[in-house]
Amino acid sequence: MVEERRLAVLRAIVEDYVSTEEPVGSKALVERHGLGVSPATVRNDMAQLEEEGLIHQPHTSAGRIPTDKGYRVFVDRLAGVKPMSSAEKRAISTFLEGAVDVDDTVRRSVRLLSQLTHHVAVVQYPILSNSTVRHVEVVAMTPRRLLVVLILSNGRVEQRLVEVDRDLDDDAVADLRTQVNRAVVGERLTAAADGLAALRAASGEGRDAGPDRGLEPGAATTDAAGVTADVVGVLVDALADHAADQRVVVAGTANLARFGEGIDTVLRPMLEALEEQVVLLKLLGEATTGGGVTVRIGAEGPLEELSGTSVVTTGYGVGPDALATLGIVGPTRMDYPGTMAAVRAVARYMSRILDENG
Amino acid sequence: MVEERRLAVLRAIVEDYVSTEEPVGSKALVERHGLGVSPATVRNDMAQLEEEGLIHQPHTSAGRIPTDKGYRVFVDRLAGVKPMSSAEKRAISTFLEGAVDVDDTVRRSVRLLSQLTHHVAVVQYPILSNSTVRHVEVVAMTPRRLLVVLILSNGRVEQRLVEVDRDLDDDAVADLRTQVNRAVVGERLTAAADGLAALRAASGEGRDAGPDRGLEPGAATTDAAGVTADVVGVLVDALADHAADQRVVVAGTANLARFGEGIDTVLRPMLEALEEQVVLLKLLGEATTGGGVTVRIGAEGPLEELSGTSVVTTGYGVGPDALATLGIVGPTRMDYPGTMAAVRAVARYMSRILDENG
DNA sequence: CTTGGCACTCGCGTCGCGGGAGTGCCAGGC
DNA sequence: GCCTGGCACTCCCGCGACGCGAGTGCCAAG
Repeated sequence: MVEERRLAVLRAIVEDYVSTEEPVGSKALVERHGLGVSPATVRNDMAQLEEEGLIHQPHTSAGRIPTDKGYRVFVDRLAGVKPMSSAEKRAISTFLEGAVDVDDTVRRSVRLLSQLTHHVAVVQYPILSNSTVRHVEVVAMTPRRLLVVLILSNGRVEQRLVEVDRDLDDDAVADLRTQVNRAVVGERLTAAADGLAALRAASGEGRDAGPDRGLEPGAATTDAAGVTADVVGVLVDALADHAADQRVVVAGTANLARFGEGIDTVLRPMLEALEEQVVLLKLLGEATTGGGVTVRIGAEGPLEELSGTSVVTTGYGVGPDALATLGIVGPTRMDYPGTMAAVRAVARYMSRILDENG
Repeated sequence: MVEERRLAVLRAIVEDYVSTEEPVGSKALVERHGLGVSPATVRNDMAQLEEEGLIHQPHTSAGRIPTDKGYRVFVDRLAGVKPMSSAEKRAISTFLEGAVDVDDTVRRSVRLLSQLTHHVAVVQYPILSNSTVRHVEVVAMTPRRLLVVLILSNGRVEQRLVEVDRDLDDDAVADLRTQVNRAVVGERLTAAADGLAALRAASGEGRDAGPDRGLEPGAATTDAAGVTADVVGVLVDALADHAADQRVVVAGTANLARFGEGIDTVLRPMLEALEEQVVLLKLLGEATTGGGVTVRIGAEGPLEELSGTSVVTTGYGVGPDALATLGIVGPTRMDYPGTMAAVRAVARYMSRILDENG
């Protein structure tokens, strides 16, 4: 009973603080929200909430502000996910439908997400481990420089440049192309890597692709088999890279200006962090399986150095094992229900689009 | 004689203001720089410079600050391009050498440039109109969905997805591949586009690739020729896109925090502007031919709304007509000689790398 | 357990007041 | 004619005082 009201008070504090950005006092609370009690009562509840560590006052005789723990309780127990309006849904849908390829889909999503939430949006490229190899194209740029292009069933293309230590004529290149394609076309990425390993073992006997390749004068390094081994090695790398694609795209950094905090305390380190792929990947963390939205508040997240920030993420992708992560970074003082809804919605639509086009 | 000293005073003011970020007074000037005259004399010169509109004082009894016009004179008449140390040169060289492909080169360059200058770096993708078509690969993703991959001599790869209104078997795809390759391989981009147009005219008679293609039920739309026309149309688009590649990459936005100005007056609009490709392209402006570095100060630039910013750009690329632009955006109060040197150096090394690998 | 009352605390904006940096001008010297 | 030292003046900026107002905690009564 009384416990119930205390939570209602917490919810009211969070909601008010999020919208006004100012510490909220007992009087304002009872006026704005229809709790049928007096300010004095609310003050008692507040004292209690403060003892529990859910709210805190910046200084005596100021209003209250939710603590990280307070936000945690709010998110876990008090906040539903605000459903999106059908107009919003339509807007998301049509905007994402317009994408012409995977790159475009990612770009549009990240942009959309930042605009919907007014936070910094982060989208990891979809991990597509269950896609298959369509085709491998080998093109001689110069007699000793090969461009290897890997075409996957999901429409993605990986390219690598390979230096070889022997001049190759057109026939040799064509032969190589045939061999490699025979080994990998139609296979999933992991299986393709295995097929390549076999091919390499068969052809590149005794020839390891060490860092000093091309420098040894021995006869074994100048045969076609050595070249095959080189190309295969590069392909294996490309496959591995692709299977765990770690590219991340960011948008909406301008929203950082809304943080309120000082330039040097938050904005600058934040901007710096957002330019580091590694940091971004940490930020996104593990992809959550199954529709759930992960919320990490303040120090819970991987950005301890940047207190005052929350991260809202969710997984997306086709199928259970083809999962990547997207989400937003914002101040702990954010509209959690709305933000979570937007993140989930974009993830869903994106999954759908990828499913249709993949 | 006296004119000479006045310019020396201007130079001193610019240099001091750039390093201290504070209005510079007559006394500090004579102390820091070895002009052999008294503060009073310098004051007279300052009054003169102010009449000419080259410097100005924020308020009575404050030191002087260069105006945009003052910076202009400084850049045009007083500033040499500070040569880079050989250590710096080596660092640039080795850093860029490590790039594995064009994408990587661009990414590294933009990052490097922002770190060297401590400003926001902007690099346009190299325009490669004189590169040739190596190969076109056509792969059926599903019977009605073709992935067209365009491989160019410079190592870039463009991909497009084409929906066709007829199921294609492997033979049909192979045939299409052969045709298209015969038409374009070895050609420069513009010539390739012509070759494709001819092919399209020959095969796709009476069939225009309007927005409603695929909806018309007529017989002409279901033959292989129609498909050819579709594929060719997409290829022409891709070629055109590629010839005038308008992708732009940005790095170092964290340096905006060093602007000093307020968050809402400068930082936020700046961040917003930097997320718009269109704005970025305007920012880079026309590529300057022949080694010169362009400096646009304050309102001279295309960003009138953002006063207080200067843009330093230069062209780069292989040959005279294969030119793209890179540069930096920073406060008008910047180290022009050093910045110009860095921009020029990165452009040169980048051109070299592209030349070697292209 | 709730409520009204009341004294208390403390942040914040305003105001006024030097201190100091820098200027413009002038008269004298080279 | 140009440079220089001196001098009065202007104006920004930092600092402390002050009062207001919002908000609290506590208490006694309902």
